[in-house]
Order: sequence, then C-alpha cells, then structure tokens
Amino acid sequence: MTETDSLPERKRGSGVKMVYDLLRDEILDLKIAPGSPIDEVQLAERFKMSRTPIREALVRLAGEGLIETLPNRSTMVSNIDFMNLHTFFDALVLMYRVTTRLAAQSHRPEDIAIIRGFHEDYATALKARDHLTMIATNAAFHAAIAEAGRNPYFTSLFRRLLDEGRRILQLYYQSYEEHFPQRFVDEHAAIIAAIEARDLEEADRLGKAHAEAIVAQVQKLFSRNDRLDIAL
Amino acid sequence: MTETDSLPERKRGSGVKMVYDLLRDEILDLKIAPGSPIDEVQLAERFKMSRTPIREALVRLAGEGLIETLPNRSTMVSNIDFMNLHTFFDALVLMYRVTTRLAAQSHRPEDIAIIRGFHEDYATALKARDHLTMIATNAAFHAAIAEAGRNPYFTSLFRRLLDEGRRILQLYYQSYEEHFPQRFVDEHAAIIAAIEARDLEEADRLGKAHAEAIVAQVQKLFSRNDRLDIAL
DNA sequence: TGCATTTTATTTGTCGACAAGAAAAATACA
DNA sequence: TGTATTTTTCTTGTCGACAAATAAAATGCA
Repeated sequence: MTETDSLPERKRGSGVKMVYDLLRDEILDLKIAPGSPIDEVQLAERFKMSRTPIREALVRLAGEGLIETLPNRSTMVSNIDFMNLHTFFDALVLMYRVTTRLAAQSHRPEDIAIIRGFHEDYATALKARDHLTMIATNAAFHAAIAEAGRNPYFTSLFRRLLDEGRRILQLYYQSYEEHFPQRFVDEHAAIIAAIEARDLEEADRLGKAHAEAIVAQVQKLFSRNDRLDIAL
Repeated sequence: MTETDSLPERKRGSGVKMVYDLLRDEILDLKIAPGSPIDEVQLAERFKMSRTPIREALVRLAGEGLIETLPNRSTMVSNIDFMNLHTFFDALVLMYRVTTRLAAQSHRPEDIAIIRGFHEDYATALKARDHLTMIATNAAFHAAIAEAGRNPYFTSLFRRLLDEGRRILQLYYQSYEEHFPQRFVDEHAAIIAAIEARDLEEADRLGKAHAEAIVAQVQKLFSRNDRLDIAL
C-alpha cells in the first residue's frame, strides 16, 4: 500500500524492469500470497505509469510461471502445486548435482570469490535469524555456483527452481521458526572446497546430499500437513 | 513477403498467439536468418494489427531466448552460439536421458499412442526426404516422450533445447542434403519399446545413445567447418 | 421465493499518437 | 580531405482512450 517513490523522474526503459523486479521479489518472498489477483490499473497507479509497461512486466513474469493469466479475465499469482511437489524435488536435486559438478569442472578463480561472498552473507543471515535474507542468499549462493559451471541452459532452469524454492522455504520457516541449522553452512563450505579442488565426483556427491537433506526436511513438514488435511 | 491472410476478422485474444507461433516457426525453420533485424512496424503492417500485440509476442519470444532486444535500439533474431555449442550438447544429452527414463516410469497408455503418431510422421517425412517436417516431427516426438514423463520442469527445458536443435539440424541438413539415416527411425522404435516395457535403465541407455549419435554427427560437421574457418 | 434473462460494471486487449534515444546524414570547420 | 558538431531520420517506449469480453447486479416472471 505505502509506496516509497523518491524520484518521479524515471529513465526511459527502466519502468518495466523496476516493476518486474519488485513484483518478482514480492511474489518470491510471499509478500503477495499465491492465488492473489493482480490488478493492472492498481499497479499502474501505484507505480505512476501507464498500463503498457506494467503489462510487459506481467508478460515476462507469466513467461517464468510466476503468475498465471486467464484470457480476458483475471491474472493471479501462481499457486504452489503441492500435489506435484515430487517433480519439483526431482528436478531440483538433479540440478544441484549437475551445476555443482560443472562448477568444479569449469570455474575460474574469480567465481570462487563471488560464491564465498554469498556463503558469508548466508552465515551472517543465519546468525541474525533473518529468514528472508537466509532464503534469498542461499538461492544466490547456489545460483553463483551454477554460473561458475557456465552452462546457461542448466543455469536458467536452476534459477527457476531456486525461485520456486524460495516460496516453499518461506512456508517452511513460517512453520518452524526456531530451526536454524548450522549444518547447511558447513555443507556449503564443503561444497566450495570440492569445487575449488576441482573434484568433480565429490562436488556431485555433496551437491546431491545437500539437496536431498533440504528436500527431506521440507517433505517432512508437508507430509505432516498432508496428514493434517486428511484428518480434517 | 507474400501474406496469405484469408480472414481479416480476428478474435480478441488470438492476435498475439498467432504472431508468436508464426514468428517462432519462421525462426526455428531458419526462414528468418539468425541475426536478422526484426521491425515492429513492418510486422504490424504485415499482420494488420497495432504494435501492441506484436510487442507482446516479441517479449514472449525474447523470454525464450529466440530473439534478443537491445534497449532503445533494434531487436533481432538470436544468433546461434557456435563457440559454446558444447554446453548445448551437454544439456541436450542429459535431458534426452532424463525425459526418456521418466517416460518409462510415468507414462500412461494414451501417451504411447501420441508418441507413436509422431514416430510414424517422422518415418513418413524421412521417406519423403522432407527436411523441415523431419526436423519438426523429430522434435515433437521427443517432446511427447518428455510430456509422458510428467515433469514440467524437465519438459520445458527440453522443449527449449529441441527448439534450438531445430535450427542447428536445419543447418546440418543444408550441408548434407542426401543424408537420411533410417537408423534414427529404428532407434526411435527401440526407445518406444523400452518406454512401453517400463524398463528405466534401458530407456535411459537408449536415450543417451540416441542423443550422442546425433550430437556426434552434428559435431563432425561443425568441427569440419571450424577447421575451414581456421584455414581461412 | 427461485430461476432465467437483461442490464450494468469492471477488466482486459487493442489502437493511434506522441516523445525520447540513438544512429545516420548533413553541415561546419580545420 | 578529414574530423567534430549539428540536424535529421528512424525506431522504440509510453501514454490515454476505446471496444470487446466477462462477471456481477438488477430485473422479470413463474
């Protein structure tokens, strides 16, 4: 509702990107709930621009599956498909493996610095018990590893999966507020070491184990919820 | 240039999809060369609609990497990145494996019928020595297998790779006009059999072998071209 | 009151127009 | 003639308005 627009002056091509980035973050941080309707005119008023650039941003978001648009009728934030979470987890685990392995193979020195940066940001956020930052920096950490692997096809799919994962982890931490495992930080450190040592097999193995640990933990929560739903 | 628009009457939401589909096919069939500029007003005239829906179609195509758009300046058909073809092949081979394996695991009877349909279309096109149809039905065949695997994340990446592959195969067949291997038809048949038998390992193995055969063949061509470039 | 039909309201898809940016052309100047 | 600067041209990004499509409300009728 409250909008902090300091500059009414906007550069020519920047409006779309701004709306896109902001909406994307709000969706991934669950600030806008899945299923919420998205109103073009409302957004146009909020950002003080015409509907045209708003629409372009929405088309992009729809292209990444973050919003769904019914023809001639409402557009809304995509729901999380709990029924088919296993397909998400399958893809996530495989991409963790592949990207970590490729990073061990193809990284350059400067990549390690970037990865370490996010690693430290994550550790800091964990100490501060800051969910949102933890989730976002964790995603950034693994995205940086994928970038170091230098396969844009894998990177883009992995980014999409990490995005979707941000929403799911968000739900997870809303249920388990006091759960902040140092373990993940240690695993991250081990992954970095394997990448730096160019040990493909170890990187692959660690990536797989790390992914499966996260998946197992999240699945535990949702299976509990499933049982709850059935009980109702 | 010549446009066959029989109906000047268009339904409300159909314009964007029409432009999108047509442009997409023209790009993938190399009817528009990589690097060609795309002019919005020209398209608007050609399809007899305003620039707005044209633009939406272009944004979609850009989202899939089929066109590239320089801010405030021209937009053009994406070039094929020959320098990094190996990343494409890596991703392609892995997705061939994964989707074929998942199809063996998760397919339903009705999927087989669809897959067989494209299989036969491919065989027909091969007999007719019709490049364009061969390439398109081959992509459709493997996309159908991916659909039977029922993992939308893998399917969407694989679709993108198959699309890009259409352009590359197009180049390939432009060089080797008389090369129409029956072998691929046989391999397709074997893949269908493995899927139907729900033999995951065999499906995986065949998918990998099939992919690597295609990759090897294409690489042979391009490595020859590479040498040529160096010789010049 | 309950259901079918018409009317109104809301939201999207499309349009034509205009202005900002960048390249190309034209001009000035050495 | 060659380079710097201005002018023109061309394309894109944005705008406000209108029309089609759908949902919601109102009305009619039993």
